[in-house]
Amino acid sequence: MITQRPKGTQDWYGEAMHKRTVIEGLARKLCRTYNIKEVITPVFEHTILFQRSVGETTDVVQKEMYTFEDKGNRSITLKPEGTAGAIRAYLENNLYAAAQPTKLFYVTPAFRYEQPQSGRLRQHHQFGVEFIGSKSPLAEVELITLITTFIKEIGLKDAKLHINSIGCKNCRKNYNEALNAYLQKQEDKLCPTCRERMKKNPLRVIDCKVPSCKEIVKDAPRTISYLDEECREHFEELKSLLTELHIPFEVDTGIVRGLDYYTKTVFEFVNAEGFTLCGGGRYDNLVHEIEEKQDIPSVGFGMGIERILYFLEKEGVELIGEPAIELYVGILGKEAKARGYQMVTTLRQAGIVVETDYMDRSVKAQMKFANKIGAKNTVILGADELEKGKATIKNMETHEETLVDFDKITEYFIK
RNA sequence: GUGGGUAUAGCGCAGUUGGUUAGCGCGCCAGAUUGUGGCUCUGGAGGCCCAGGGUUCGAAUCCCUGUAUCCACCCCA
Repeated sequence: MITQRPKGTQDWYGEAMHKRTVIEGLARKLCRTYNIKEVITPVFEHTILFQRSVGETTDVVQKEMYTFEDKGNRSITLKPEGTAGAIRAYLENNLYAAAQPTKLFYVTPAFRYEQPQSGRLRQHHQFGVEFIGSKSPLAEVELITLITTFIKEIGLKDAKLHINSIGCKNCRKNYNEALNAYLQKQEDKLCPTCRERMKKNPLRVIDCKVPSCKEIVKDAPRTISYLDEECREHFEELKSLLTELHIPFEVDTGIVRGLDYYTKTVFEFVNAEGFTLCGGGRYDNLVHEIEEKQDIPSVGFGMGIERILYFLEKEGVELIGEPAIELYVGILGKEAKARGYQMVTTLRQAGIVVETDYMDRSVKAQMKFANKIGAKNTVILGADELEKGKATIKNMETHEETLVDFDKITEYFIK
């Protein structure tokens, strides 16, 4: 038990760890070209932040949060998503005082108490971007472009962009009325939770899991039919921008998203199997929900790192491997140890990837080891070599052997 | 929350209708004329057969309970 990790968690090591650094490396590289700055916020926040932003009526807040009380009787929650913390940091540190818009990205763990299965964990990791301060659909387009580029550069294919508009507060009022009118006709067939939802947040009924509710929801009115003029225009502009930029998309009126803060645009990138690789949307009222302040229109998305890994695996995509070990320096005998290790250090300082013996193994065992770790070249340093100031470098692939002066070994590899 | 599968060596798996010393492959360690890997051969280490209870002369094997893990639905990342 003591050596067993908690359910739904994962240890990162070896190949997966390396792939993750490649993924994060690409994310950082791309963000640099978009002038998006990295931000790291705490792993936990005050519970109320998520209640206010993600929303009291969401599944995430109602049953999936890791909430506990700290020793000062504060209610603390491990972040279930990345946006709330990033926006909190934006507000707390007055980032709105700088030239706007503000573009932030993060790579963060996120925690949700759920039943684990393939591609779904209790601790997962997200690469996310928040584009804060622009009400233009170009902000959506920017994020979508970034995601498209990311997917292409990492080597994935077949992620389809699905978009929808769920309108603003204004539209929501009309929509809720229409939805409630529809639901009321069959209210007795809804589950108790949904009847409660009808009062507080009818939109949540749309993604209820109870079969009888799903049946009713199937023919329920859709948000897209209740957009006001501004929201409709916004959506139209977004669609025409995407079209002009040759970014393929599909309008999916079923996308509602599980977080309450979304307004207007919501989008998802979905692969052929219907798995969501990444999702996001506009949240023009989130700042107001967190703090009684003026609204700051913003857009964001979160992309699951484990999901990317999963898709890479499924599609058989090979990422760039770890740098090979250029040279294995075998050290033989006590007398050679310090001088041999000195050479290892010198070579490493020159930027060459070097490994050596820490086990006092025989020459044979050292060669075996060098072979196992995939060293491209080997050299053995013993009494003979130290005396002559020369050693034989062996290419492990071609078996070629070259006698090289000690002071020329670095050059041999740098050439 | 609902429903399936799995649990035996570090890893991947066998294990007949219950039968006494629990196997195979890979990996690991060592050796095959003593300072040179891969291939081959030989040897070796390594198991409370998930846990607890029950049936039986006898359980890895049958029954019950629990736990873990994987997967599906749903939702998501």
